[in-house]
Amino acid sequence: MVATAIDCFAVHGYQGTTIDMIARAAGVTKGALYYHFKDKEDLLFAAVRDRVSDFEARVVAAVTPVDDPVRALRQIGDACLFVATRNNHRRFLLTLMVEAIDSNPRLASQFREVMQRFRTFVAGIVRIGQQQQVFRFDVEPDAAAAILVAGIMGAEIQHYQDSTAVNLEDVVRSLLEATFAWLSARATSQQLDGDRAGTRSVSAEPVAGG
Amino acid sequence: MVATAIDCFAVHGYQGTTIDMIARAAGVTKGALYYHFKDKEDLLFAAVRDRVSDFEARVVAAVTPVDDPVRALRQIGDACLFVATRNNHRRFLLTLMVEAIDSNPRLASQFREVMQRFRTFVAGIVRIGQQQQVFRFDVEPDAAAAILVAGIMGAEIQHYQDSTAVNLEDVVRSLLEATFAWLSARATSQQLDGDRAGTRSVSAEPVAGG
Amino acid sequence: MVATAIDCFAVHGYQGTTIDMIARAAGVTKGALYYHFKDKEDLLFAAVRDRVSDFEARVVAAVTPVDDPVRALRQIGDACLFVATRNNHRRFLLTLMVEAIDSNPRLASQFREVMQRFRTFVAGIVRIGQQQQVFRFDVEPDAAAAILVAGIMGAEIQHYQDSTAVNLEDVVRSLLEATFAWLSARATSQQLDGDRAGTRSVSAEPVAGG
Amino acid sequence: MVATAIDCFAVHGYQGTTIDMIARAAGVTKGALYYHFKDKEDLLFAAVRDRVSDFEARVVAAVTPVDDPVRALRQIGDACLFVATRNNHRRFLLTLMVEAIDSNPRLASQFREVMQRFRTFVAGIVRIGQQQQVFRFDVEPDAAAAILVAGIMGAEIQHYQDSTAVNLEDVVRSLLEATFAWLSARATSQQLDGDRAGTRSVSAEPVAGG
DNA sequence: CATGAATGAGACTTCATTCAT
DNA sequence: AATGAATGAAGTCTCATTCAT
Repeated sequence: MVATAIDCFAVHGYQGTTIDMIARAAGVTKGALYYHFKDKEDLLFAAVRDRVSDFEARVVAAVTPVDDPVRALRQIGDACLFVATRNNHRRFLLTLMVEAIDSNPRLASQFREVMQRFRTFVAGIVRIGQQQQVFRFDVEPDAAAAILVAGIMGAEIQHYQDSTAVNLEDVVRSLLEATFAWLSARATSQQLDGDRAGTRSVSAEPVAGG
Repeated sequence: MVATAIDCFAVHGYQGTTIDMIARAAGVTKGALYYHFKDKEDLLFAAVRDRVSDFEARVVAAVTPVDDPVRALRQIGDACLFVATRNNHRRFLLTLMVEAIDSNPRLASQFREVMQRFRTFVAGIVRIGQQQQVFRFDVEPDAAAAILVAGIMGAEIQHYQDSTAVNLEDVVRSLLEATFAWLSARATSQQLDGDRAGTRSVSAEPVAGG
Repeated sequence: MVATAIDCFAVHGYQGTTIDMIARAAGVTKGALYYHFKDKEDLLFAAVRDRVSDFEARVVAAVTPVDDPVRALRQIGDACLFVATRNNHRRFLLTLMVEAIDSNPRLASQFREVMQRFRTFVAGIVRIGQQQQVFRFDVEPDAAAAILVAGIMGAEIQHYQDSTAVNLEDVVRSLLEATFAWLSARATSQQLDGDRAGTRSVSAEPVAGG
Repeated sequence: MVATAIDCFAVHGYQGTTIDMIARAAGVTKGALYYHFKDKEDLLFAAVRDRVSDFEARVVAAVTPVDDPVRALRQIGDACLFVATRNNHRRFLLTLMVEAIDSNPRLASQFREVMQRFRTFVAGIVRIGQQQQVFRFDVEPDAAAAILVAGIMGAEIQHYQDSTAVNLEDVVRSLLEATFAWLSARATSQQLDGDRAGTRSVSAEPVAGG
């Protein structure tokens, strides 16, 4: 029943999904749904809870232990790939996340925390890489995590939108390559450009000069 | 009237916005709306048309001429930043893009084309960089474009969701740095890892070894 | 179980009470209720039967034997007071009585008989008082009973509605005083005013002249 | 539309009346009702407002000026009679009053005030009678008002319940007679019995002895 | 051009009732 | 004797849309 709801919400969004739709797809009556869930929103929260914990468990399971940060980040990418292509459940989260921003404060807050946790988790791996001297020190782990998480998110959405034009696997791989390239660029001979907000990242000027 | 509609759609989505809402916010009656637009969908398409052409015009204007690809990509980032933070109009596009995927084939098709055009445009700049020998050759321009566009998109969504935790400007800058780092890494001494889907991107092994 | 039903019906009325409500309040499941009662109406009738016989038994018990009609009427007042303030059971009857008038013919008929019996019973006591020459003869016992019963009923409702503003005990006492005053007014020197409907009641002109 | 609602509510109560019922009876669609009233409760409040002010206006109009208190009280009785028998509008108030007690605090509060005003108004007339020395002084005006209002209320309900057995006109007349008898009883030679709650009313012992 | 009233399909939700266990 | 799950009819309310003025 929750699984059916997830599928419906993933495709049609919360407002676009009717209770009738879910009931029919699940092969039960509306009354049965209301026996188990207080209302439509209750069902939504149950679905979100279910998918969020599944996603987080899967990501955490993919990288244990973090002895090799590079491999760990690749494994996170694989986990996202798996979740995103296996079924509609990752799309469910993204769709609802966008829809909830202003229409459901409580849900929006939950999603904020999910993203926060994900970013923090990725940043932690980057930090380990720095401690192992695999990654350079003058890039904020948070900044690296931000571009990875943002890239994956944006790639997924484009993939759902146009799966023939956007190969999710390719984009995630490229994203990792770029991030690794950034994190491994030799810190010597680089001049800082005026970065303001907490990033110690170096400018790309050497690129043009390289 | 279209402007008001854009604001409403941006915040509440298409299904979450009622004709009443738009009419009231615009200070007119529902009848007036129906005098100018056939139906709700017609209003939506007018709004989308308006915002898409504004966005594309702004991006194109930002980079003319493309004599310096690095600067051009930075300028695209700035244009996106400007559009994303100036008002709700970019969020409008992203919100509707997600919502339309399965609920409005015609609109979804328009959005696919918009994204396609954007990716192609960015890829074109990368290609120019390669021709100028500013960027290495063994990275597909499409792949570089993909991670830039995906990263910007994902960063925007997270920014709309949690503007205190995600500084859009920082993420876009980091994203550009990473992409430049990737595009400028020396192509020598790199071994390809098993890339399948049209990417000539190099592996990150040198990273681990760096 | 019936007791719980009475409490619920008394406060929320028949339509306002749900089977769930009763079941939860009684600490049983809905299935258990349906094992003992055919349907909601069956439960209602059981509750009404229970309370009606309790009320009537209590009133009859209060006045036996009717050697002193004045005291008997006072005792009826006391019995009503007791029932009305002891628990919600009298309110139950009044609430349902009003609700049933047009929505449940069978129940309405039962209530009509209850009220009829009550009025007849009170009228009987008044008649005894007349036979004992304690009360004057030119007042219909039915008329005296009618005002007593009506007054008690109206006072109760106002008491349930606003227990701080309407002291039921005071109103009932006043009502008895007024009735006694009416029944004991000397029949001499009184002119009948145009009474139509079976009442031999005297005019109040002596009042104005008093 | 409000008029139709009043009729429906009067007969079936609030919960027993459906929006469909009112719409059909009024010859409009449900949508039309919802165009003019926010929800069912809004319609109810409009109906109550309408009937309460009509009732109060009618009562006040009936007694102006209060030069003769006896006649004034009779006129109030006539006004109640008129309202109660002319249409369902008085029954509407009584039915809703009972139903609202615990199910609609705001409405219940309004009804409490209506009854309070009515009692106060009647008490005022009694007080004038005392000042004119038409009524005895040792009866609280409030107590006299209480039995009149209670009696009228109770009589009405019984009348709606069983119009063949309870002649409203007769009961109201009897009620007035009894009240006048009480208010005009000579205050001499009467002994107080232990009355507690603010009533200076005399006992009826002389009755038994009369 | 614009409005206010109205419509009707369809959404969410409740609740008396049934039934296999 | 009792339960938990399920049903389906019916209720309240929303909203895109129409139309006479």
